[in-house]
Amino acid sequence: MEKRTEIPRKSIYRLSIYQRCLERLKTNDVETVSSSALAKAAGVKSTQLRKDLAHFGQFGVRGLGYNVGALADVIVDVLGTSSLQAVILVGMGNLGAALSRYGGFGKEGFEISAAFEADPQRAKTVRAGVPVFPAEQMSAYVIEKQVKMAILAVPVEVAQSVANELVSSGVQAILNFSPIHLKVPDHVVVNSVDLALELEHLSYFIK
Amino acid sequence: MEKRTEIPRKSIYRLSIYQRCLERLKTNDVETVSSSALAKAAGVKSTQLRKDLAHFGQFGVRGLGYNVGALADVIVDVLGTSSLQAVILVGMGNLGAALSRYGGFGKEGFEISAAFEADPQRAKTVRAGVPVFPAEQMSAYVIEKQVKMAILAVPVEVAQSVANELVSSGVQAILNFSPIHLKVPDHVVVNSVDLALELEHLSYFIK
DNA sequence: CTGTGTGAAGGCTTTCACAGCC
DNA sequence: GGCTGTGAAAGCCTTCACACAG
Repeated sequence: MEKRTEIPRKSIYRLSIYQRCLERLKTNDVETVSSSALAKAAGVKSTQLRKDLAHFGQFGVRGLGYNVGALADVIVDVLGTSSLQAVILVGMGNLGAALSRYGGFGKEGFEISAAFEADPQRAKTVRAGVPVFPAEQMSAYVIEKQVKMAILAVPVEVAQSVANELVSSGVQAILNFSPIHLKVPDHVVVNSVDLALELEHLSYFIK
Repeated sequence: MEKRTEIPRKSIYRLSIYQRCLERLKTNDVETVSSSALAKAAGVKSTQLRKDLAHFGQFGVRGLGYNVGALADVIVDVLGTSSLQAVILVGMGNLGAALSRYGGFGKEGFEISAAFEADPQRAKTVRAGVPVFPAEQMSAYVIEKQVKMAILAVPVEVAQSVANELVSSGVQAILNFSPIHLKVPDHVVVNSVDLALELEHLSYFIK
């Protein structure tokens, strides 16, 4: 599957959203959907949805709409989410522990294969089916299992150094929950989720 | 404080990031910072930082840079985060429980004053200093305390209906953790954090 | 007549280049 | 010399308008 056709990052984001909506339609046994209906469910304009899809082909039937199953398959293929991706979780504090139990990942085709924790008290247990190992073993595990994705839920003070360790072990994508801008090489992608920041952002809009 | 000067949403986001970085500089007793240094810490270009600040005035000294404390004060004022905002948390499942314990909010000036939960088993307790009430009392609480912000961490099936209830009780901003596009009136702002979506997005970039 | 696909237009952000001030 | 502030240019993304297909 070729993904070098430079689809804009924002479109990629929306593709995931469309996929989510299509999945819901599928379980409701809906076979066909128009761009406007799907767009409304996803919270975007119909023209935008069509433009997004246009980046990698034509799938609709004029006058009718899109076949739900077929479109979902194409999007899955483009996103590369067809194969189950192994992900490790680093940091088993509040957030980390909650994420290990969070069912939403598995539903979307991700499996947290292992977790790592620096505090020896919290390591060496199994939480919600996820084995927790001491932090020292992280690098070896990543190399051995060729892990490509990591969820980083460690305290902000150590976030950068842990990220460095992950990157040098071969991790290519990091979902970062620390309130800091991680510096990584160009070939590594970081996605930051800063919970406090989101709240702060909202408060601006309150009258 | 006037916030009608239409600062773009993206700038607002970055302002929060700058503020975070300034706070760190302050604790390190740094008094002055250049736009390029601050920009690097925040992960943006220096020109962008200056453009962002230009939306609401001039604060730098040419040839020198910005006074850390003064700039932080101005940003806090613009963002409206100077006063402690009361926030309620709805849903005490995995994620909700973790959020109630998450210290990052308090540090940034938000206080979760109460949590609400539909399952009577989980309600009627106190978790990490946050009182948990049954879901039926939510609306009354919001109205009485004039709560303006809510964190929504309920199952996706009920997210929209709970959001409706919050909105009709007077909530103006919602931080939504359900993987769904919430439909709300124009005067309400929603910020969605979709954890599985972020992971999915990352997987696209893995070679 | 309904609904897709798409060139062109429009709008928004970012970046550049440089003037102005310390 | 160093660094801010900003008009102008460039780039990117969204929206419009409409041709085209079933």
